[in-house]
Amino acid sequence: MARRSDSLSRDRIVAAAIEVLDAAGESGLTFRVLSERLATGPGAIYWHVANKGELLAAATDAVVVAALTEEPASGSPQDRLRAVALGLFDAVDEHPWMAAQLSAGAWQAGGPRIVEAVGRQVRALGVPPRDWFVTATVLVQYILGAAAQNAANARSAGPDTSREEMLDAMATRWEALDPQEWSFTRTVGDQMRHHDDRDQFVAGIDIAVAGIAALYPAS
Amino acid sequence: MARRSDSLSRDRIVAAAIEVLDAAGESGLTFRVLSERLATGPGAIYWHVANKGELLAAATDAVVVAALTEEPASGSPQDRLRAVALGLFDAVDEHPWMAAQLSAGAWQAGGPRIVEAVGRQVRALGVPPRDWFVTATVLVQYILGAAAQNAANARSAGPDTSREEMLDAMATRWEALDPQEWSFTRTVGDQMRHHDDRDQFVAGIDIAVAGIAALYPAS
DNA sequence: ACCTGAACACCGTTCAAGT
DNA sequence: ACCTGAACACCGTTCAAGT
Repeated sequence: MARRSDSLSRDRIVAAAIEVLDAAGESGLTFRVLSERLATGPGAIYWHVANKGELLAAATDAVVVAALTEEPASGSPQDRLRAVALGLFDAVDEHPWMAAQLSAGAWQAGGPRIVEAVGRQVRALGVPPRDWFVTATVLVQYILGAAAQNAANARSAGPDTSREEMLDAMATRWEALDPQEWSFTRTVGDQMRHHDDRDQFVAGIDIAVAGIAALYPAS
Repeated sequence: MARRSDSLSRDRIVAAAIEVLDAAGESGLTFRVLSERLATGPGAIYWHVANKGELLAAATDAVVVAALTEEPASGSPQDRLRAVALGLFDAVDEHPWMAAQLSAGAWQAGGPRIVEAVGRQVRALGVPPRDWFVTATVLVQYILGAAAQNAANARSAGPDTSREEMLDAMATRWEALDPQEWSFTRTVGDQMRHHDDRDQFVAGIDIAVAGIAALYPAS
């Protein structure tokens, strides 16, 4: 018996949730809004999904799967690590509501998938097996943490002020700080004003790769 | 005119909020609960604090300030960087509700303070001035991201199951994954089972420090 | 098995009114 | 200037009742 194509299913609910989240953010995802879009009552959703947390986790997982399957299998381990990392970075940038889910850690939501994709490059990089877990986890924590923070920054600008205006305002504030108490922050205001988020993110990957190469020579 | 010591003030509100957050988590912090503890009405709080978001940011900032002032000023830059990082890590571990705030990024809540504390060590490490901002920001993103994910993990165990039980259950699940699709994750299950969170966190700092040393020799 | 939709027990926030 | 507390417009979630 083929199911009516417009009947409810977990997948349809998750897909609709992603659309609502992209359009209105996490606070905009409501069981009432969602059930209206799906032409049902709020209670119907609970037959397929346990609660809002599970729905958010499922939505995150779906986006992570999509981001990781785009990954190309060519190039050096370094290049592929960068590609995996940037794929996740861009996914979080496009779906900022994922940030809160992903900072819930590597063993939730899309966690294991990310560990697998990153870990394969760690292995290819020549890290000795006994340090696979730590190394992969450190990279995953950096990737997810940086992506989450970046998405939050982008969102905090709001639709009214541009990224440039926000950065400029903040840089100006940093530059006006007391030179004694803020001797470092004060001097990097201008670098913040002109930085590129993606370049900054990749710089972190490159530091990690350099560190891994230094800690595990030979190869 | 000295104010009555039991009158409301922003500081008293923030202090009470931290107590409630520590005891009941973010979802336990309610304007009703908070006003009851402060012996007022919910509306009174709004005279001192704009909204719940501002209250959470203020609470986070207060904890960050406390965590950073404990920092000792002795030792090598590497040691001091580790000390700053661990101070923040432990603070987030004790106050897990901070995680969500901190993954909102380095330029919110306690952000600049953290940039300052970390940046000073970056400077002392001999990183050339033109790369101060990127390097410090990468470290801050790792520190906050890793701390947030760790706190979320610790919390996800719940009061019923112990950390060990949770790790063991998850490791067993990883080890049972399909060897083709999960060739990496599968093999690190046992390392996950026996890892130490703090050591794992410090390993990330050490990778970054090694990377910085490799990228900027001389000194 | 799956869906309906009213109802419950909450929330954050506002605001007229008080002192 | 600061506080009160009722009221508003929501939420997530449940559950008897339907098909």
